[in-house]
Amino acid sequence: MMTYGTVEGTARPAGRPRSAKADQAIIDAVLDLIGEGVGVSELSIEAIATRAGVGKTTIYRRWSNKEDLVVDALAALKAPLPAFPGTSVRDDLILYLNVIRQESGNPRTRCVMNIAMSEQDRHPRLAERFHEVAVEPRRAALRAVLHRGMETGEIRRDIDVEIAMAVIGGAMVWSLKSVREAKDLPEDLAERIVDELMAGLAGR
Amino acid sequence: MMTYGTVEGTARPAGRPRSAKADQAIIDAVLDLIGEGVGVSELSIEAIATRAGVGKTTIYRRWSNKEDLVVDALAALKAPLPAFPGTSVRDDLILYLNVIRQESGNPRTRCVMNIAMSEQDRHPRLAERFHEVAVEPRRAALRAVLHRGMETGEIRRDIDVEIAMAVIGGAMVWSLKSVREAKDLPEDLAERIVDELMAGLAGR
DNA sequence: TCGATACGCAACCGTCCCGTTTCGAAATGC
DNA sequence: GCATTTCGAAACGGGACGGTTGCGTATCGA
Repeated sequence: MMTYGTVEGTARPAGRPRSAKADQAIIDAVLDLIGEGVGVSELSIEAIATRAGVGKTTIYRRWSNKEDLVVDALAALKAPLPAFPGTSVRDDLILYLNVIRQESGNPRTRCVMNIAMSEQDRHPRLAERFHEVAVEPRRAALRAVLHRGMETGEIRRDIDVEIAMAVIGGAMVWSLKSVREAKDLPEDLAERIVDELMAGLAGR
Repeated sequence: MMTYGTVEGTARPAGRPRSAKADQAIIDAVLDLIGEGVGVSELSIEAIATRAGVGKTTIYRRWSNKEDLVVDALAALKAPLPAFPGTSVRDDLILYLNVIRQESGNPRTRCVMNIAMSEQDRHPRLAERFHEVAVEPRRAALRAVLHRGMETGEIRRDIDVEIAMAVIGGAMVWSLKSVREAKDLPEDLAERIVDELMAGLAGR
Protein backbone atom coordinates (compact mmCIF):
# COMPACT_ATOMS: atom_id res chain seq x y z
CA MET A 1 0.00 0.00 0.00
CA MET A 2 1.30 3.44 -0.80
CA THR A 3 -0.44 5.48 1.84
CA TYR A 4 1.59 7.93 3.73
CA GLY A 5 3.20 6.85 6.90
CA THR A 6 2.18 8.50 10.14
CA VAL A 7 5.60 8.17 11.66
CA GLU A 8 6.35 10.99 14.08
CA GLY A 9 8.35 13.73 12.53
CA THR A 10 7.19 12.84 9.05
CA ALA A 11 5.53 15.98 7.79
CA ARG A 12 2.08 15.34 6.53
CA PRO A 13 2.01 16.55 2.94
CA ALA A 14 -0.16 19.47 2.10
CA GLY A 15 -3.32 19.16 0.13
CA ARG A 16 -6.22 16.84 0.24
CA PRO A 17 -5.34 13.49 1.79
CA ARG A 18 -6.01 10.34 -0.07
CA SER A 19 -9.30 8.70 0.58
CA ALA A 20 -9.09 5.53 2.59
CA LYS A 21 -12.50 4.69 1.24
CA ALA A 22 -11.13 4.75 -2.29
CA ASP A 23 -8.28 2.51 -1.20
CA GLN A 24 -10.69 -0.03 0.17
CA ALA A 25 -13.06 0.22 -2.79
CA ILE A 26 -10.22 -0.47 -5.22
CA ILE A 27 -8.91 -3.44 -3.27
CA ASP A 28 -12.42 -4.80 -2.94
CA ALA A 29 -13.05 -4.38 -6.64
CA VAL A 30 -9.92 -6.33 -7.48
CA LEU A 31 -10.87 -9.11 -5.11
CA ASP A 32 -14.41 -9.15 -6.43
CA LEU A 33 -13.31 -9.42 -10.03
CA ILE A 34 -10.82 -12.13 -9.23
CA GLY A 35 -13.55 -13.89 -7.30
CA GLU A 36 -15.65 -13.85 -10.42
CA GLY A 37 -13.01 -15.79 -12.23
CA VAL A 38 -11.19 -13.01 -14.01
CA GLY A 39 -7.54 -13.87 -14.46
CA VAL A 40 -4.80 -11.45 -13.57
CA SER A 41 -3.90 -10.76 -17.17
CA GLU A 42 -7.50 -10.03 -18.04
CA LEU A 43 -7.99 -7.66 -15.16
CA SER A 44 -8.38 -4.23 -16.70
CA ILE A 45 -7.76 -1.07 -14.78
CA GLU A 46 -10.88 0.32 -16.34
CA ALA A 47 -12.97 -2.55 -15.06
CA ILE A 48 -11.48 -2.17 -11.61
CA ALA A 49 -12.12 1.57 -11.61
CA THR A 50 -15.68 1.12 -12.78
CA ARG A 51 -16.38 -1.56 -10.22
CA ALA A 52 -14.85 0.53 -7.45
CA GLY A 53 -16.71 3.65 -8.49
CA VAL A 54 -13.41 5.40 -8.86
CA GLY A 55 -11.55 7.25 -11.55
CA LYS A 56 -8.71 5.50 -13.33
CA THR A 57 -6.41 8.28 -12.20
CA THR A 58 -7.11 7.44 -8.61
CA ILE A 59 -5.71 4.00 -9.27
CA TYR A 60 -2.71 5.12 -11.28
CA ARG A 61 -1.91 7.63 -8.58
CA ARG A 62 -1.40 4.78 -6.12
CA TRP A 63 -0.05 1.92 -8.14
CA SER A 64 2.15 2.26 -11.16
CA ASN A 65 1.72 -1.35 -11.97
CA LYS A 66 -1.15 -3.76 -12.17
CA GLU A 67 0.77 -6.50 -10.46
CA ASP A 68 1.55 -4.23 -7.51
CA LEU A 69 -2.13 -3.62 -7.13
CA VAL A 70 -2.98 -7.28 -7.19
CA VAL A 71 -0.22 -8.05 -4.73
CA ASP A 72 -1.65 -5.50 -2.32
CA ALA A 73 -5.13 -6.84 -2.85
CA LEU A 74 -3.93 -10.34 -2.07
CA ALA A 75 -2.20 -9.11 1.04
CA ALA A 76 -5.49 -7.63 2.20
CA LEU A 77 -7.02 -11.05 2.06
CA LYS A 78 -6.69 -12.23 5.58
CA ALA A 79 -6.70 -15.87 6.41
CA PRO A 80 -8.75 -16.46 9.54
CA LEU A 81 -7.50 -19.69 10.98
CA PRO A 82 -9.66 -21.31 13.60
CA ALA A 83 -8.13 -22.11 16.93
CA PHE A 84 -7.58 -25.81 17.15
CA PRO A 85 -9.37 -27.21 20.18
CA GLY A 86 -6.53 -29.65 20.69
CA THR A 87 -8.62 -32.41 22.18
CA SER A 88 -6.96 -34.81 19.78
CA VAL A 89 -4.75 -34.71 16.74
CA ARG A 90 -7.40 -36.52 14.78
CA ASP A 91 -10.00 -33.88 15.55
CA ASP A 92 -7.61 -31.06 14.79
CA LEU A 93 -6.67 -32.53 11.44
CA ILE A 94 -10.29 -33.08 10.53
CA LEU A 95 -11.07 -29.50 11.43
CA TYR A 96 -8.12 -28.33 9.37
CA LEU A 97 -9.29 -30.20 6.30
CA ASN A 98 -12.88 -29.11 6.71
CA VAL A 99 -11.79 -25.48 6.87
CA ILE A 100 -9.98 -25.94 3.57
CA ARG A 101 -13.03 -27.59 2.11
CA GLN A 102 -15.37 -24.91 3.30
CA GLU A 103 -13.13 -22.13 2.03
CA SER A 104 -12.94 -23.68 -1.39
CA GLY A 105 -16.67 -23.08 -1.59
CA ASN A 106 -16.14 -19.36 -1.30
CA PRO A 107 -15.72 -18.10 -4.87
CA ARG A 108 -13.35 -15.37 -3.85
CA THR A 109 -11.04 -17.65 -1.95
CA ARG A 110 -11.35 -20.30 -4.60
CA CYS A 111 -10.35 -18.04 -7.43
CA VAL A 112 -7.56 -16.41 -5.53
CA MET A 113 -6.22 -19.86 -4.91
CA ASN A 114 -6.58 -20.78 -8.55
CA ILE A 115 -4.62 -17.73 -9.55
CA ALA A 116 -1.95 -18.31 -6.99
CA MET A 117 -1.54 -21.87 -8.15
CA SER A 118 -1.69 -21.47 -11.87
CA GLU A 119 -0.02 -18.14 -12.44
CA GLN A 120 3.01 -18.58 -10.29
CA ASP A 121 5.06 -18.97 -13.45
CA ARG A 122 3.96 -15.65 -14.85
CA HIS A 123 3.61 -13.73 -11.62
CA PRO A 124 6.21 -15.00 -9.19
CA ARG A 125 5.94 -12.00 -6.87
CA LEU A 126 2.25 -12.55 -6.63
CA ALA A 127 2.62 -16.21 -5.88
CA GLU A 128 5.23 -15.42 -3.29
CA ARG A 129 3.00 -12.95 -1.54
CA PHE A 130 0.13 -15.38 -1.55
CA HIS A 131 2.34 -18.03 -0.11
CA GLU A 132 3.43 -15.72 2.63
CA VAL A 133 -0.03 -14.44 3.48
CA ALA A 134 -2.20 -17.48 3.03
CA VAL A 135 -0.13 -20.63 2.80
CA GLU A 136 2.56 -20.27 5.41
CA PRO A 137 0.32 -19.45 8.38
CA ARG A 138 -1.67 -22.56 7.66
CA ARG A 139 1.41 -24.67 7.28
CA ALA A 140 2.69 -23.38 10.59
CA ALA A 141 -0.58 -24.24 12.31
CA LEU A 142 -0.61 -27.69 10.79
CA ARG A 143 2.99 -28.23 11.75
CA ALA A 144 2.17 -27.33 15.32
CA VAL A 145 -0.66 -29.83 15.42
CA LEU A 146 1.61 -32.58 14.17
CA HIS A 147 4.37 -31.75 16.61
CA ARG A 148 1.93 -31.78 19.47
CA GLY A 149 0.71 -35.17 18.33
CA MET A 150 4.27 -36.45 18.30
CA GLU A 151 4.69 -35.32 21.87
CA THR A 152 1.49 -36.89 23.10
CA GLY A 153 2.27 -40.07 21.25
CA GLU A 154 -0.75 -39.89 19.02
CA ILE A 155 1.62 -39.76 16.09
CA ARG A 156 4.85 -41.62 15.53
CA ARG A 157 7.86 -39.56 16.56
CA ASP A 158 9.81 -40.47 13.48
CA ILE A 159 7.44 -39.23 10.80
CA ASP A 160 8.69 -36.79 8.19
CA VAL A 161 6.65 -33.74 9.13
CA GLU A 162 7.00 -31.94 5.82
CA ILE A 163 5.94 -35.01 3.89
CA ALA A 164 3.03 -35.54 6.23
CA MET A 165 1.88 -31.96 5.71
CA ALA A 166 2.01 -32.34 1.96
CA VAL A 167 0.02 -35.54 2.18
CA ILE A 168 -2.65 -34.13 4.45
CA GLY A 169 -3.25 -30.90 2.57
CA GLY A 170 -2.78 -32.46 -0.83
CA ALA A 171 -5.40 -35.08 -0.22
CA MET A 172 -8.13 -32.55 0.38
CA VAL A 173 -7.08 -30.11 -2.30
CA TRP A 174 -6.71 -32.82 -4.88
CA SER A 175 -10.10 -34.26 -3.98
CA LEU A 176 -11.69 -30.86 -4.34
CA LYS A 177 -10.06 -30.37 -7.72
CA SER A 178 -11.25 -33.72 -8.96
CA VAL A 179 -14.93 -32.89 -8.80
CA ARG A 180 -17.09 -30.14 -10.13
CA GLU A 181 -18.64 -29.16 -6.85
CA ALA A 182 -17.55 -29.67 -3.29
CA LYS A 183 -21.03 -31.12 -2.79
CA ASP A 184 -20.08 -34.08 -4.97
CA LEU A 185 -17.73 -35.28 -2.27
CA PRO A 186 -18.79 -37.43 0.66
CA GLU A 187 -19.86 -35.57 3.74
CA ASP A 188 -17.26 -37.27 5.90
CA LEU A 189 -14.38 -36.84 3.48
CA ALA A 190 -12.14 -35.18 6.05
CA GLU A 191 -12.68 -37.95 8.57
CA ARG A 192 -11.99 -40.60 5.99
CA ILE A 193 -8.81 -38.94 4.79
CA VAL A 194 -7.46 -38.52 8.28
CA ASP A 195 -8.36 -42.05 9.37
CA GLU A 196 -6.86 -43.57 6.26
CA LEU A 197 -3.74 -41.51 6.78
CA MET A 198 -3.39 -42.43 10.43
CA ALA A 199 -3.85 -46.12 9.74
CA GLY A 200 -1.62 -46.33 6.71
CA LEU A 201 -2.08 -48.46 3.65
CA ALA A 202 0.18 -51.35 4.45
CA GLY A 203 -1.29 -54.74 5.19
CA ARG A 204 -1.03 -55.83 8.80
CA MET B 1 -11.44 -32.22 -35.53
CA MET B 2 -13.38 -31.27 -38.59
CA THR B 3 -11.46 -33.13 -41.23
CA TYR B 4 -13.46 -35.07 -43.70
CA GLY B 5 -14.19 -38.64 -42.91
CA THR B 6 -12.81 -41.27 -45.22
CA VAL B 7 -15.71 -43.58 -44.65
CA GLU B 8 -16.47 -45.65 -47.74
CA GLY B 9 -19.27 -44.26 -49.79
CA THR B 10 -18.68 -40.73 -48.51
CA ALA B 11 -18.09 -38.69 -51.63
CA ARG B 12 -14.89 -36.75 -51.45
CA PRO B 13 -15.75 -33.10 -52.00
CA ALA B 14 -14.38 -31.36 -55.04
CA GLY B 15 -11.70 -28.74 -54.86
CA ARG B 16 -8.43 -28.52 -53.04
CA PRO B 17 -8.34 -30.74 -49.98
CA ARG B 18 -7.53 -29.34 -46.61
CA SER B 19 -3.93 -29.48 -45.58
CA ALA B 20 -3.23 -31.96 -42.82
CA LYS B 21 -0.03 -30.06 -42.22
CA ALA B 22 -2.02 -26.94 -41.42
CA ASP B 23 -4.15 -28.94 -39.00
CA GLN B 24 -1.11 -30.12 -37.13
CA ALA B 25 0.58 -26.71 -37.21
CA ILE B 26 -2.49 -25.10 -35.65
CA ILE B 27 -2.81 -27.69 -32.90
CA ASP B 28 0.90 -27.43 -32.18
CA ALA B 29 0.72 -23.67 -32.04
CA VAL B 30 -2.07 -23.80 -29.49
CA LEU B 31 -0.18 -26.27 -27.36
CA ASP B 32 2.99 -24.22 -27.66
CA LEU B 33 1.31 -21.02 -26.58
CA ILE B 34 -0.41 -22.71 -23.69
CA GLY B 35 2.92 -24.22 -22.77
CA GLU B 36 4.34 -20.75 -22.61
CA GLY B 37 1.83 -19.83 -19.98
CA VAL B 38 -0.80 -18.12 -22.06
CA GLY B 39 -4.21 -18.60 -20.54
CA VAL B 40 -7.17 -19.72 -22.59
CA SER B 41 -8.84 -16.33 -22.47
CA GLU B 42 -5.70 -14.62 -23.67
CA LEU B 43 -5.17 -17.02 -26.52
CA SER B 44 -5.81 -15.00 -29.64
CA ILE B 45 -6.64 -16.52 -32.97
CA GLU B 46 -4.20 -14.11 -34.53
CA ALA B 47 -1.35 -15.29 -32.33
CA ILE B 48 -2.19 -18.89 -33.08
CA ALA B 49 -2.29 -18.23 -36.82
CA THR B 50 1.01 -16.38 -36.74
CA ARG B 51 2.67 -19.06 -34.69
CA ALA B 52 1.34 -21.77 -36.95
CA GLY B 53 2.32 -19.89 -40.12
CA VAL B 54 -1.25 -20.04 -41.24
CA GLY B 55 -3.92 -17.60 -42.31
CA LYS B 56 -6.67 -16.81 -39.89
CA THR B 57 -9.20 -18.04 -42.43
CA THR B 58 -7.64 -21.46 -42.28
CA ILE B 59 -8.46 -21.58 -38.61
CA TYR B 60 -11.95 -20.14 -38.87
CA ARG B 61 -12.70 -22.59 -41.64
CA ARG B 62 -12.12 -25.46 -39.23
CA TRP B 63 -13.25 -24.20 -35.86
CA SER B 64 -16.04 -21.77 -35.29
CA ASN B 65 -15.10 -21.36 -31.70
CA LYS B 66 -11.91 -20.85 -29.77
CA GLU B 67 -12.91 -23.28 -27.09
CA ASP B 68 -13.55 -25.99 -29.65
CA LEU B 69 -10.06 -25.48 -30.93
CA VAL B 70 -8.53 -25.73 -27.49
CA VAL B 71 -10.57 -28.82 -26.73
CA ASP B 72 -9.23 -30.48 -29.85
CA ALA B 73 -5.72 -29.40 -29.01
CA LEU B 74 -6.06 -30.89 -25.57
CA ALA B 75 -7.37 -34.10 -27.01
CA ALA B 76 -4.27 -34.28 -29.20
CA LEU B 77 -2.15 -34.29 -26.08
CA LYS B 78 -1.60 -37.92 -25.43
CA ALA B 79 -0.80 -39.22 -22.02
CA PRO B 80 1.85 -41.91 -22.26
CA LEU B 81 1.55 -43.97 -19.14
CA PRO B 82 4.42 -46.28 -18.37
CA ALA B 83 3.69 -49.93 -17.85
CA PHE B 84 3.96 -50.72 -14.19
CA PRO B 85 6.52 -53.46 -13.64
CA GLY B 86 4.36 -54.85 -10.86
CA THR B 87 7.20 -56.19 -8.79
CA SER B 88 5.67 -54.52 -5.77
CA VAL B 89 2.98 -52.01 -4.99
CA ARG B 90 5.56 -49.80 -3.38
CA ASP B 91 7.66 -49.67 -6.54
CA ASP B 92 4.64 -49.06 -8.72
CA LEU B 93 3.43 -46.19 -6.59
CA ILE B 94 6.86 -44.63 -6.55
CA LEU B 95 7.05 -44.90 -10.31
CA TYR B 96 3.60 -43.36 -10.59
CA LEU B 97 4.57 -40.38 -8.47
CA ASN B 98 7.86 -39.91 -10.24
CA VAL B 99 6.10 -39.82 -13.59
CA ILE B 100 3.86 -37.05 -12.29
CA ARG B 101 6.89 -35.23 -10.99
CA GLN B 102 8.80 -35.55 -14.20
CA GLU B 103 5.86 -34.43 -16.30
CA SER B 104 5.38 -31.35 -14.20
CA GLY B 105 8.82 -30.31 -15.40
CA ASN B 106 7.59 -30.22 -18.98
CA PRO B 107 6.27 -26.69 -19.51
CA ARG B 108 3.63 -27.81 -21.94
CA THR B 109 2.21 -30.45 -19.66
CA ARG B 110 2.57 -28.19 -16.67
CA CYS B 111 0.63 -25.35 -18.20
CA VAL B 112 -2.04 -27.56 -19.63
CA MET B 113 -2.51 -28.91 -16.17
CA ASN B 114 -2.65 -25.44 -14.70
CA ILE B 115 -5.32 -24.45 -17.14
CA ALA B 116 -7.32 -27.57 -16.56
CA MET B 117 -7.21 -27.02 -12.85
CA SER B 118 -7.82 -23.31 -12.63
CA GLU B 119 -10.20 -22.68 -15.49
CA GLN B 120 -12.64 -25.45 -14.91
CA ASP B 121 -15.11 -22.88 -13.66
CA ARG B 122 -14.96 -20.85 -16.83
CA HIS B 123 -14.43 -23.66 -19.30
CA PRO B 124 -16.26 -26.73 -18.06
CA ARG B 125 -16.17 -28.53 -21.42
CA LEU B 126 -12.45 -28.05 -21.57
CA ALA B 127 -11.95 -29.32 -18.05
CA GLU B 128 -14.16 -32.29 -18.78
CA ARG B 129 -12.18 -33.19 -21.86
CA PHE B 130 -8.93 -32.88 -19.98
CA HIS B 131 -10.27 -35.07 -17.26
CA GLU B 132 -11.28 -37.67 -19.78
CA VAL B 133 -8.05 -37.60 -21.75
CA ALA B 134 -5.44 -37.11 -19.07
CA VAL B 135 -6.84 -37.70 -15.62
CA GLU B 136 -9.04 -40.76 -15.90
CA PRO B 137 -6.50 -43.06 -17.57
CA ARG B 138 -4.09 -42.34 -14.76
CA ARG B 139 -6.70 -42.86 -12.12
CA ALA B 140 -7.61 -46.17 -13.67
CA ALA B 141 -3.99 -47.26 -13.70
CA LEU B 142 -3.50 -46.23 -10.11
CA ARG B 143 -6.70 -47.96 -9.10
CA ALA B 144 -5.45 -51.16 -10.70
CA VAL B 145 -2.19 -50.97 -8.79
CA LEU B 146 -4.04 -50.58 -5.51
CA HIS B 147 -6.42 -53.40 -6.23
CA ARG B 148 -3.56 -55.68 -7.09
CA GLY B 149 -1.90 -54.73 -3.84
CA MET B 150 -5.05 -55.60 -1.94
CA GLU B 151 -5.05 -59.01 -3.54
CA THR B 152 -1.44 -59.75 -2.78
CA GLY B 153 -1.87 -58.51 0.74
CA GLU B 154 0.61 -55.70 0.38
CA ILE B 155 -2.21 -53.34 1.16
CA ARG B 156 -5.04 -53.69 3.63
CA ARG B 157 -8.17 -55.03 1.99
CA ASP B 158 -10.41 -52.57 3.73
CA ILE B 159 -8.87 -49.33 2.54
CA ASP B 160 -11.03 -46.76 0.81
CA VAL B 161 -9.55 -46.87 -2.66
CA GLU B 162 -10.84 -43.49 -3.81
CA ILE B 163 -9.53 -41.80 -0.71
CA ALA B 164 -6.21 -43.52 -1.09
CA MET B 165 -5.93 -42.33 -4.70
CA ALA B 166 -6.64 -38.77 -3.67
CA VAL B 167 -4.04 -38.99 -0.96
CA ILE B 168 -1.34 -40.45 -3.18
CA GLY B 169 -1.77 -38.10 -6.12
CA GLY B 170 -2.50 -35.10 -3.97
CA ALA B 171 0.66 -35.48 -1.98
CA MET B 172 2.87 -35.18 -5.04
CA VAL B 173 0.88 -32.49 -6.77
CA TRP B 174 0.63 -30.41 -3.65
CA SER B 175 4.34 -30.75 -3.01
CA LEU B 176 5.11 -29.64 -6.54
CA LYS B 177 2.83 -26.66 -6.16
CA SER B 178 4.44 -25.63 -2.93
CA VAL B 179 7.83 -24.92 -4.40
CA ARG B 180 9.13 -22.84 -7.25
CA GLU B 181 10.99 -25.57 -9.02
CA ALA B 182 10.70 -29.31 -8.90
CA LYS B 183 14.43 -29.24 -8.18
CA ASP B 184 13.74 -27.71 -4.78
CA LEU B 185 12.20 -30.97 -3.64
CA PRO B 186 14.20 -33.85 -2.22
CA GLU B 187 15.38 -36.38 -4.74
CA ASP B 188 13.62 -39.23 -2.98
CA LEU B 189 10.32 -37.42 -2.47
CA ALA B 190 8.28 -40.16 -4.10
CA GLU B 191 9.83 -42.86 -1.93
CA ARG B 192 9.25 -40.83 1.20
CA ILE B 193 5.64 -40.11 0.35
CA VAL B 194 4.88 -43.73 -0.39
CA ASP B 195 6.66 -45.02 2.70
CA GLU B 196 4.98 -42.51 4.94
CA LEU B 197 1.65 -43.42 3.42
CA MET B 198 2.14 -47.14 3.79
CA ALA B 199 3.23 -46.83 7.39
CA GLY B 200 0.58 -44.37 8.49
CA LEU B 201 0.93 -41.58 10.98
CA ALA B 202 -0.51 -43.22 14.05
CA GLY B 203 1.74 -44.06 16.96
CA ARG B 204 2.74 -47.71 17.17
C1' DT C 1 -8.64 33.12 1.96
C1' DC C 2 -5.22 30.65 -0.67
C1' DG C 3 -2.14 27.04 -2.46
C1' DA C 4 -1.79 22.27 -2.88
C1' DT C 5 -3.37 17.93 -3.61
C1' DA C 6 -7.02 14.34 -4.47
C1' DC C 7 -11.33 13.43 -6.29
C1' DG C 8 -14.66 11.52 -10.26
C1' DC C 9 -15.34 12.09 -14.99
C1' DA C 10 -14.73 12.34 -19.86
C1' DA C 11 -12.00 12.47 -23.81
C1' DC C 12 -7.95 11.26 -26.40
C1' DC C 13 -4.84 8.26 -29.30
C1' DG C 14 -2.42 4.00 -30.02
C1' DT C 15 -2.59 -0.92 -29.76
C1' DC C 16 -4.55 -5.34 -29.92
C1' DC C 17 -7.92 -8.53 -31.23
C1' DC C 18 -12.17 -10.18 -33.50
C1' DG C 19 -14.69 -12.09 -37.33
C1' DT C 20 -15.28 -11.15 -42.18
C1' DT C 21 -14.03 -10.18 -46.82
C1' DT C 22 -11.08 -10.00 -50.76
C1' DC C 23 -7.12 -11.27 -53.40
C1' DG C 24 -4.05 -14.20 -56.40
C1' DA C 25 -2.02 -18.70 -56.26
C1' DA C 26 -2.25 -23.66 -55.70
C1' DA C 27 -4.39 -28.22 -55.68
C1' DT C 28 -7.81 -31.32 -56.71
C1' DG C 29 -11.98 -33.80 -59.71
C1' DC C 30 -14.30 -33.77 -64.01
C1' DG D 1 -9.31 -26.57 -69.66
C1' DC D 2 -12.54 -25.68 -66.08
C1' DA D 3 -15.10 -25.59 -61.77
C1' DT D 4 -14.36 -25.95 -57.12
C1' DT D 5 -12.16 -25.56 -52.92
C1' DT D 6 -8.27 -24.37 -49.98
C1' DC D 7 -4.21 -21.87 -49.31
C1' DG D 8 -1.56 -17.59 -47.10
C1' DA D 9 -1.85 -12.78 -46.93
C1' DA D 10 -3.83 -8.47 -46.32
C1' DA D 11 -7.27 -5.34 -45.18
C1' DC D 12 -11.65 -4.03 -43.24
C1' DG D 13 -14.99 -1.98 -39.42
C1' DG D 14 -15.87 -2.56 -34.76
C1' DG D 15 -14.79 -3.06 -30.03
C1' DA D 16 -11.96 -3.26 -25.67
C1' DC D 17 -8.36 -1.52 -23.21
C1' DG D 18 -4.14 1.18 -21.83
C1' DG D 19 -2.10 5.21 -20.16
C1' DT D 20 -2.41 10.25 -20.32
C1' DT D 21 -4.47 14.70 -19.95
C1' DG D 22 -7.61 18.30 -18.74
C1' DC D 23 -11.84 19.73 -16.30
C1' DG D 24 -14.43 21.33 -12.37
C1' DT D 25 -14.97 20.11 -7.58
C1' DA D 26 -13.72 18.71 -2.79
C1' DT D 27 -10.73 18.72 1.18
C1' DC D 28 -6.86 19.54 3.60
C1' DG D 29 -2.90 22.94 6.05
C1' DA D 30 -1.24 27.53 6.56
